[in-house]
Amino acid sequence: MHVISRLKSKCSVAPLELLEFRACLCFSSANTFPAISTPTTKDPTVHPNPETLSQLLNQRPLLSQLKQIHAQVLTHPFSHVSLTDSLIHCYLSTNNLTTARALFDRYPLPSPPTLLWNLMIRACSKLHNSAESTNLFHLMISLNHPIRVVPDKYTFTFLITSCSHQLSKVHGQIVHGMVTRNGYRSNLYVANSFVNMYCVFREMDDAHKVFNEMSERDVFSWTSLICGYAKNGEMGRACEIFGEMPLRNEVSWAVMISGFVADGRYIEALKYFHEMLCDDHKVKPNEAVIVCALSACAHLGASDQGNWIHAWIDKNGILQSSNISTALIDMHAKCGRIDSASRIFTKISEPDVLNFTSIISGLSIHGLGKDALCVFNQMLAANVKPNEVTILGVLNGCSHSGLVEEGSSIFCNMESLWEIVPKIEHYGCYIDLLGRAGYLERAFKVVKCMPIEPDIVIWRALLSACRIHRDADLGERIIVHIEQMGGRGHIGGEVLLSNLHASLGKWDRVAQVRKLMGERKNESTPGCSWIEVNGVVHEFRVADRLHTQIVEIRYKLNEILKRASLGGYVVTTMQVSFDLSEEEKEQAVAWHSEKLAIAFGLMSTEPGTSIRIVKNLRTCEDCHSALKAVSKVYGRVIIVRDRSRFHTFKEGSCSCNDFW
DNA sequence: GTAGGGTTAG
Repeated sequence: MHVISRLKSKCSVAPLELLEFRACLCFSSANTFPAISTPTTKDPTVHPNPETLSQLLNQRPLLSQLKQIHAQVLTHPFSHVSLTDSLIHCYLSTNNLTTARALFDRYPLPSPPTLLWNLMIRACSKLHNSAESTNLFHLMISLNHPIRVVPDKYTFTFLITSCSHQLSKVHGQIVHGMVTRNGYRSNLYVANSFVNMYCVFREMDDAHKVFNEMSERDVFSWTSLICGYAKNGEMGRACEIFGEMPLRNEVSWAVMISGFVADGRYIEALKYFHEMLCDDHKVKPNEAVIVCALSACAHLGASDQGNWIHAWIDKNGILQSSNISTALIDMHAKCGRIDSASRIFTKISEPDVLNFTSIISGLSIHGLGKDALCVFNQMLAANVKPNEVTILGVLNGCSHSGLVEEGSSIFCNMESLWEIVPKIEHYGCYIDLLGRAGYLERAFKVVKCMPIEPDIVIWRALLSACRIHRDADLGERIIVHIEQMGGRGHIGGEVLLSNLHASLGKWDRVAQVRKLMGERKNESTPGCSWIEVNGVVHEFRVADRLHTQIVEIRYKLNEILKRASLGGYVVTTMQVSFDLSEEEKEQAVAWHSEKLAIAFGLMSTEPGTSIRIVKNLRTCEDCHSALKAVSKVYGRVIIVRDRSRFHTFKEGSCSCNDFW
């Protein structure tokens, strides 16, 4: 009601606003925007006419210029309703919602036209988790004196989008009812907005229903629906619809490729990227597509393909924007080429927070904590404010390099120095830092005092430290805490618990936990390794039977393990949690995905060349010791990137010094 | 006017 009353009151100009805009314009006949005069040339008696001001406003002025025009409008004696419309338009297009809203609220009687209401509703719809646009809509339809403003198809398009951003199902349903009654339902834009809204709400049946009922569809309708399925984890469905759609544009491809990346299906993401390049319709990959493709290479450690995309970017003259250079740094670092990553970074004249973060995280996973700290300090010196990911990256670096004091100082001061409130991830990192360095009790104390309730990840970091430093007593105390979590100890905790019981030979407890896991229908992430040979990425899963050469690979693996045992490798079965005989347990670890990948690597590469493998989980103790022996017996350098960091196996030892 | 983006502890 407050706004309505303000709308009904006479428009007045606040004197403060007059004071605010002191500058004036020097008018030229040129088409370009007029230069600003100096205060000495200012002549208050000369006023530009409303037509000139209107023309200037139509030239999409920058904010500083806009303020000057606004000042001129305010000093004028003439009525300036049409200029107010233009001013609101310009303020909205320069993202100055507050000023636009102030002008809108003081709009002269009887009311702003529908167009302006629409613009305001659209601007407010971009604010996430804000009900401002629905409030405005409510005001709009409440007005009936002296004039009634009627919403149109544009109003509903923006309003529906706003419901998606607000995640307000209730409002969405009400609007759907209104639209059905007033007939705008058949409008393409309105219907597209509904498809998208139901996708955002994960109501795929409703989204598909609206889609099916549309008499006319365009690339937006199809892409929105595909995006809905992709975000809902239904990539199979997304693929089917993508196959059926009559015309695809770069966004349709981006939705598919990013969907595969989000789903961990990196090989398919790259397959689609190459299909896109071969597509007859000549849709060019845009920044989103390139970033996603590079991310897929980074996840897979697909060095050749990553290099190929990098060369393609250069060849096609694609500007290395901040996002692309960030993705390139990440890709090179994760493919094991930290030098290339650093070279890209040093070429950036003014690196932003994303560029800094990717190089810092890259150095950290390579175990180069001191370098990561050094770049972090450079970043601070350049007045680039770190974000929460930057802090995670640098803490991770400190953790893997044993830089306890440096890491502690960053963790303890992150809130006061950079206004970053530590999240559970930061606590996880800090506890890992302390635990890894052997400060177990100190780490335990942090867990007990932290303001966020510790989750299973935190306990697992502590337990991992107990394993490294062989502290069984603390381990037992931690298990008590995990057990107290009950159902909140999600799947990761249950796997861990089951592994622990298994290592203590408590098979009845293992069975209990496993049964619980089965009942909840939770599945732990399956172990998966990738190896790229001649530009082709081969994927291996635990106890894989999918690879075409699997029989040969298994035969080779048996031979490798036998030779490795001559080189000092002894099977460690501690982490196998099933109630199996020792022989069966040996078989279970023998089929871990990284072992299959190394067997394939030794089969298909020249003697003496190095082998690169990427694994989605952390390497188990058995695989780690097997790879050390293999590197010695076969005289190969084996580089494994696991979930935590890079391991370079050479002549029987590993660059992580068995701390991972 | 309506659809799309990565870097992240263990």
